[in-house]
Amino acid sequence: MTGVAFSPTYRPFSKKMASNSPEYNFSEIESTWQKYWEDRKTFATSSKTDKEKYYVLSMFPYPSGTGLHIGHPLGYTGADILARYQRARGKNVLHPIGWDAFGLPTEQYAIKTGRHPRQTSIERIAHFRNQLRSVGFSYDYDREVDTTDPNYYRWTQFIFLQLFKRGLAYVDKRPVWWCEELKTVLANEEVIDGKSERGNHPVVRRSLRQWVLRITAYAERLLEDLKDIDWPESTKKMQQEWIGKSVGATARFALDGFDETIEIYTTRPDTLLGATYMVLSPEHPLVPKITSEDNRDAVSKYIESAAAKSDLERTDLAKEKTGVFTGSYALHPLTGDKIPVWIADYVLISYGTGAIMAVPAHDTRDFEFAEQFNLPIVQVIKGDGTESLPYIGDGTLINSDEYDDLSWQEAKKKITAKLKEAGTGEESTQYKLRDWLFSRQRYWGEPFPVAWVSREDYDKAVESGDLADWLPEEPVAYTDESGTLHALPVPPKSLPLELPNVESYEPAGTGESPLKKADDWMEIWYQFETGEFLPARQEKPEGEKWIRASRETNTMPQWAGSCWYYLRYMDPKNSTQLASKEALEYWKTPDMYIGGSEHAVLHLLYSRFWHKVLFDEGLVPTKEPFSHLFHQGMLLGEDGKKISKSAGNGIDPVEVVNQYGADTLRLYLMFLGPLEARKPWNSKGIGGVSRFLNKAWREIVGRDGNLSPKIRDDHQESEETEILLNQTIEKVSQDLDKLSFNTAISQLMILVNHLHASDAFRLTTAKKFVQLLAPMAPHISEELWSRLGESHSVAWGPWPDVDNSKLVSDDVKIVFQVNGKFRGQSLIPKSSTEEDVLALAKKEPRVIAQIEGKTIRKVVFVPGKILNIVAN
RNA sequence: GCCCAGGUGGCGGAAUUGGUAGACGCGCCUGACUCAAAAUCAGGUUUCUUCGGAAGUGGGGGUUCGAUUCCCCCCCUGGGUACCA
Repeated sequence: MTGVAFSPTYRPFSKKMASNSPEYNFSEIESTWQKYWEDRKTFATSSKTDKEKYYVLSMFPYPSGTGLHIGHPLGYTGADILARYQRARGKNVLHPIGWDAFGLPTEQYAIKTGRHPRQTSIERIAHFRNQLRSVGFSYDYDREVDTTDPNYYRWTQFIFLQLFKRGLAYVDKRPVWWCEELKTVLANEEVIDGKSERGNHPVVRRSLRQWVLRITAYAERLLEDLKDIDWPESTKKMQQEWIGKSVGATARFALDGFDETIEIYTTRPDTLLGATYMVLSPEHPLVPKITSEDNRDAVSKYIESAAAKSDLERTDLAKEKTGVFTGSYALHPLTGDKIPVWIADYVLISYGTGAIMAVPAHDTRDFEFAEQFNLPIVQVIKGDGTESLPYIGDGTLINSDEYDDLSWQEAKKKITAKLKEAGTGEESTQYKLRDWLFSRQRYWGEPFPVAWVSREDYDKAVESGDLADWLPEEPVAYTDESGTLHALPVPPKSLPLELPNVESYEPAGTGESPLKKADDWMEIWYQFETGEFLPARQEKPEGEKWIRASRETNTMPQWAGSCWYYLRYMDPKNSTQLASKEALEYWKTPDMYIGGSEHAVLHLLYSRFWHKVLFDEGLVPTKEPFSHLFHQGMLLGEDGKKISKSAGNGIDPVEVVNQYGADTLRLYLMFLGPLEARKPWNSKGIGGVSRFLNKAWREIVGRDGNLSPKIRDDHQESEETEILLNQTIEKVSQDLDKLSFNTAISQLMILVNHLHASDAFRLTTAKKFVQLLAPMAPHISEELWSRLGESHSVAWGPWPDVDNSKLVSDDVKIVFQVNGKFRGQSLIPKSSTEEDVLALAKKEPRVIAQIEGKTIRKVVFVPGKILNIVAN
């Protein structure tokens, strides 16, 4: 303990802090201490220290127009408690906050009002910051990041260039939602039941030029490295399934009467002899070629109807299988049998090879299809004999010639080997993971740091050597009606490439972003060495390195800025690197990352991908960005339903702060239940924690505003108080370590209830209690701490130690049982033997009543816990 | 359908290397203070009960001296995912 100086009366805090009011006036106390933290930069962090680091990260918010949602302070309080706890334990804590401010709602607001979204963002951020401050989070506000700040997105663009040069970024036509009425591309969340969210207009799929990131190149590592990180199992599982690795075989079936072969992928090569027909997806390139004259009409009609359906509809119609015969036959690679080739939309072009061998006896979908169209079904795997078809389980082979009686695993190997020998197949691995569609036809996002140029100009730039470190092996090119263009990276030193001002934030009406209309930014004379540019309508500047270029109309998605923000916090003002080597080496990665499980797949997978690219580039020292992850659960409305505008069951955290105080809000959010659980808000329950804080206040502050007369230094602390205090220190410490805040608070309540019932207790006991309370209810704790005679912030600890000698009493409670049922208890010395306890038990009237007239068969004795007499 | 998490009083929840089920809080009940109310304080609160006890952690079975905890089957709720070959 540091507080040696002791005075039984209240002594003004040396830094002229709160009044000596006898009342717990939370609003005065909270604003006083928030100002104190701010003025003194209590929570500012530096990496220039020998102290052990602790980096706790909360998922940064999107500063929406509606302000703080009750879900924010839930997770943020958890993280803040951890930060304050570790700080008190002497760690050098980094606890930052920032703003994920690019995004659709701000853009839509800009369209509506004509205001620049940056302006809107800055205002909303200020509003959010004030609201967060009022809850008393111990952020280092000097480290704020804002994804829409050019000094930030400069480095987002820089990372994109890393991906670009490694061949991980390319351009392709990809389908998007298009609304003819609104003349705009819509995001998935703007499309509801096939209609636009705004105006309820019909939408269609339309292919547009898009940037795509080759995340699939990292599929295996993203899967493999999940083993090394401490995340909720369910989240790991979700990522695992999203990546969706499967190991099987590809096989090529010759086509009867054609030179081409159909390549298929199967996870069950052991069932190869059960393949009785084949199915191509309607989009498969071989379809037009192999469709016979007789079937052409039916096939083209089918393709048309399949194309008209969205993915959603296709899966909605899952119950009934549809398909048509192409009129062609394939030859079975092992038997040479002729088997019919069909097309059906239950086979997806985007997975595997877009074609399958159908084994109706052992695949549910193939079975349904075969039944529908009367195709042969041949069982080749035999289970225990009771199975019915389709049979998906394991077993031994039948109807498979030389492979009969083999186990399926054995057959898998042998048949794959046979295919390989014949040159008609081989072992193969597939992933469900697709490349990441990384562009939006929007204004409010990071511009792509590229210039689209002609082949000649591209070659010129290559030859100059100016961009030698930044070019992909294969140029990124795109061809349309107007010709072929090549993507030239802008020189990194010229970043940021800032968004131009535009007159209107309305989309261009062509499916392209509003940037399309910023002519002087879009169509330019471009200096490829320096990155300078001038409007193309001006005269071409002098110099070899000036070329004609167009900018990219697409911008990056909101994910881009949130993929790496945890790195920027380490060194947020660095103007020459995304973060200094020293900062990256010192802070490494967050020790704890807290956020909602809605990000279990996308954000966390994208971040891992970028981090690995940066690791490969030698820019970060670790393979994984988030070694420890925790999801706070969803807070439900008072009615037990999801909080929503339409249900009108929202809770305004600011209102709660005004009514009860920030400490009460924090404490109550944590006391509701386990942080990870989903649980309903209860406006009556908040009175309980409010009462607790008032009770704690009254135990320390007397009615006259001085220290409570119960706090006496000449008091001999009772053994009971000593034990309970030490148990509380131990319990609270352990609970904070495992983020079990609800039980930590209940333990503090038990201690306060005990102090309340005691006649007197020592000053050190009061101080230790305040220290334990401080991470959860920091404002009242600072106030009490100062009133207890301390002259520096309680935030700096030290955290109280457990005195193990005072953790347990010499007497322990032992429970008597008869046949496993409770029949009384007694306080006995720890050293008592089984004989002593049994003798004692036999004197217990309730025990006597139960064993009377029975024979004792056995006695089970667990020292310090129970004595169980088995009798009948 | 499949995968994951969960199911304990009127409510939120506590207790799992198997050892008194219901900590702590809400709500409710009784009492004190008050003209009264609020606040505060003292006490009670799983159900049934013949007041001895008995039953009880979604349901059924099992292992055990003893099961909320371990095993098997089933039901329900929430989340994820969806024709991935």
